[in-house]
Amino acid sequence: MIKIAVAEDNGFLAKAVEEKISFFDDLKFKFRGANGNEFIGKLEQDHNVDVILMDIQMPEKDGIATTEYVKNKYPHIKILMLTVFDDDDNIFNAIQAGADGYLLKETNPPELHKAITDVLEGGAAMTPSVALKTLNILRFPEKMTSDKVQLEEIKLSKRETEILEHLSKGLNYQQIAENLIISPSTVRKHIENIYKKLQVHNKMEAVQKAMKHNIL
Amino acid sequence: MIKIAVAEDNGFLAKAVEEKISFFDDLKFKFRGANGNEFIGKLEQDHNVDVILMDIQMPEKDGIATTEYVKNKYPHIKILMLTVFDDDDNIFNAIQAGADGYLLKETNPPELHKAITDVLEGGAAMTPSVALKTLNILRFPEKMTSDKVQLEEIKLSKRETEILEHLSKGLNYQQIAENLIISPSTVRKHIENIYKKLQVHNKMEAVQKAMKHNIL
DNA sequence: CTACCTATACGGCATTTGTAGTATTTAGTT
DNA sequence: AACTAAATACTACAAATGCCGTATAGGTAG
Repeated sequence: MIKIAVAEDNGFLAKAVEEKISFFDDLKFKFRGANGNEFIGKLEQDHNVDVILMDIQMPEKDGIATTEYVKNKYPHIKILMLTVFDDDDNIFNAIQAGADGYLLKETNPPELHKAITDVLEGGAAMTPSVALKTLNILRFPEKMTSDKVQLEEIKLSKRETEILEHLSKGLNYQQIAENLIISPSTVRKHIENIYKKLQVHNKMEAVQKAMKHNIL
Repeated sequence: MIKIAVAEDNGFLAKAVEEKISFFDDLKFKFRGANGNEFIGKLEQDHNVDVILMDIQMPEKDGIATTEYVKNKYPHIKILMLTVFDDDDNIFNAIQAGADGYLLKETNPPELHKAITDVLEGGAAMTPSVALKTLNILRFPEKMTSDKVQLEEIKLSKRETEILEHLSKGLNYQQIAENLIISPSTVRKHIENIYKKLQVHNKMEAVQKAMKHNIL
């Protein structure tokens, strides 16, 4: 029987999580704290817990700080972040604090269950989109410290983004067309549209602006 | 129908992977290369592939180098490392090379299938044990023993570096010439020389390579 | 002194790129 | 059913680019 505690300020979401847990009879919900301090208080009373599902945004003491505290005092307890915030900073901080996994709230019951067993077996659990961000943090550590200023959003379609990525590699229209199995004419038209959206007039400017806006 | 290619030197393991693929009727096995170079050869012939399952240890050209090459030429193709080696260095290098996921060979068919659909949806896929190592690399970057492959030094003259920087901003020959108060012909000749030194054939590749070598 | 590198500069030519206009088909939304 | 966004594809032309050869002048490392 796997014992689970929940740290989550929103009552509705907490209930939803408890329900997900109750779907499985090898999982047992123990208690919930509505903020970091309350949660820690309850945990000190009863620390016979295997896994903690932790929200990030909470009053009093947030999920990151709470994770840090709990991991220090009860290092054997596994902590899964369960949150709606999947930006680089939160992911990075949660990992630094010692989280064993990072799931989005939309995670369905079977996936939640698998994540719980995975961490108990000594692994880590991440939803694919978070895994991707993790890899990107690893790939470009220098990008971490700086920008948060959100520039006016530029919307490129999926195809346009794909073509822009090819452009950034130095491929020409012909090669891009071959890769995507479309005609060079189409590639050119896409690029024309990309230029209009980004308000640029050549490849290099397009790639520069795209990187600045985190499209690439 | 998801088209899949396999890079794997061991015949038995390759067959095993093909069998796993054949379990699902939305997956289609296209071809296999027994080493990096052979694989690339086949891929050049038929690059209508969605996902590549890549072994790391291969003769001729290993999976890391092959991943790097393929990601540069066909950035839209997703690459999943599928290997028995899960040490920090291999994982780190595979990520740097651009891999979209990292699975152990013992991965069962349903998990392999999920990983494939995950990466096609733009996420990343990792088996829990690898995810853990990834988190640890992030947590303790200083512990990374990986002596980064020392790139052969490329020497550009002061003027050439200057021009390359202008190029990277998206300026054309005429504008660069005006900025530096020299003739466009000279700018073109400099760029020609830069291309030869960097062994590239257009602006974008030059800027890419220069950034990789910390010249920019 | 000489060989070599760097910076300067031109002409020529084939290819690629940037822009504009037009048009069809498909997928989603209202 | 009608509308819309996205992806597809073509033609045409001017401009920019990549690549070749050639040439001169200044600096420097043998």
